[in-house]
Amino acid sequence: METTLLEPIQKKSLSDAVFEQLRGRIVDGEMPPGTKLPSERVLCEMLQVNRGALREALRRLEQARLIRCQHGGSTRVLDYRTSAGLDLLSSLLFTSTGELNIAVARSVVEMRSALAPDMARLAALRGEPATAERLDALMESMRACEGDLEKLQDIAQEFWGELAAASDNVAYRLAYNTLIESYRKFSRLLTHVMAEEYTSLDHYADIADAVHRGDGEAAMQHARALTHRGGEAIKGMLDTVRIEGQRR
Amino acid sequence: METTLLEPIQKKSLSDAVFEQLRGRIVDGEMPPGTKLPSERVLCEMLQVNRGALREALRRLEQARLIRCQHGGSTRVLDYRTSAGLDLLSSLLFTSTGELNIAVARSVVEMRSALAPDMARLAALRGEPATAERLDALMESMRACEGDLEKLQDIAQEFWGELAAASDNVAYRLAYNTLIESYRKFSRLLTHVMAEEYTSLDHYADIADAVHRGDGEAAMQHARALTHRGGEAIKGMLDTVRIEGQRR
DNA sequence: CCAAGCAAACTGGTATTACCAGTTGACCAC
DNA sequence: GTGGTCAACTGGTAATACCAGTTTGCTTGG
Repeated sequence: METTLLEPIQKKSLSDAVFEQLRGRIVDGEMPPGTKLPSERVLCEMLQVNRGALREALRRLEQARLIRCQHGGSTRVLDYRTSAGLDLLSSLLFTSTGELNIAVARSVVEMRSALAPDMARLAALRGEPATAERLDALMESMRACEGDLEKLQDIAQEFWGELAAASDNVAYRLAYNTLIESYRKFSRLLTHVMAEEYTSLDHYADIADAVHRGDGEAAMQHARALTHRGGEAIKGMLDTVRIEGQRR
Repeated sequence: METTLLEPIQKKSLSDAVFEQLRGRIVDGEMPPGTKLPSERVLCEMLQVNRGALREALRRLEQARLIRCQHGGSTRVLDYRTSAGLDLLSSLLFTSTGELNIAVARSVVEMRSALAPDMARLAALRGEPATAERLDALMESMRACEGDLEKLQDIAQEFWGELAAASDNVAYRLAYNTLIESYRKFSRLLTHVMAEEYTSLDHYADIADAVHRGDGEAAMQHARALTHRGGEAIKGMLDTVRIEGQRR
């Protein structure tokens, strides 16, 4: 058993802190869409930071389409549900109290289930021989894990990353990056829930084989079967939480 | 026929201009991953802007994960293919010369084809009665278009937006926002190419009907049939471009 | 010789101040 | 009502100084 490695401490700049605080207030609904933010000078006073740091944060909020600034006018909060992009996803995963938002986690898994089959299909159709080789190498690593679930998880993620890269579809690659960022935040919490998926080595092998043969349909079918498992597991968990919630 | 409406002139701030220029250099490959950016003081000099404006742009680039800044150290360019999120997609659609990048457009359409069926499925399973009502209203509007392709396009987008909202899946909603932002940029250029999709009113009606009945599988099947058409059209166009490219 | 240590000379981060440039709304002619 | 003007907001730009890490390379003690 490995010892817990020391983790580098995360140092956040002032603008990071301001950005995160404001983003939190917005997505938590404390500042509903249409709310006018106080003027920059006033915000500086309230947050006890200089205007430069505040403005850097505001620019980032604007880019994330959480707010809209208007020269001379006022800064307003937007409705992130209809304006923000997928990159916001990972910041919705945990509530302000630090608890995992299962509904968001379910969203991530569902989206993965929708994308993965087509990623596998395109990888089979467009992938180069080197792709299949790398998938084989990953398969070998997975077989060598011998039940080490966390290690399996990591390699499985690499496996999907390889498929995303081979799909020759920028949208899939970028979406993969965003999804994985979210996925990593909670996958460790659900390692045992999703275990059935990670240990289905045959399915991974089937996908790799289909990529070898350039058989898009087969790759898609096997990917669908694989992600379906994780999806069902999350679904079951959500139902459990829902029932517990009703009991209160 | 409507007259061309006056469009509000777009005014970009300094930091916008700096952000766009640097982003362009990075995604165009002029500054490959690992490149060290000049120091902030030097960049100010080169771009002829004050440091505050420059830093606002750098913060945005950092949030988009195109660069990484390190206090005391240097600022480096990252590989956007493996680090950026889906929000970058729309900025990849057009080359620096202003031409549409067909491969990126194809990616957008492919991803839509992968997501739409599941969005429709979940909307049917989780949507409320009001959802179906709104879809019906949109159907009526579409029937009233009488061959006005651009109008049909707009309503079709609303139709999908309604499904995304009803799917009760934040990831889908956010991804929809991002995809639509890209889609809008080129859909007008391809109105005639995708015409077959927009004019398939029966398929839209089938989806709306399936949502009424709460029949997820049917909604998925019809959505698949619908987006398949647009996908094939783009695919055909890409092949055309490819052949033309070979002729040179 | 070499490695530990130290001190400039970088780098990005924070702070302050002033002023420029749009927006808003009240008020006032016409 | 229409248009104009002005004062008081708002955000945008600018210049400057200094704080805080990192890198570099020379110095120094072994």
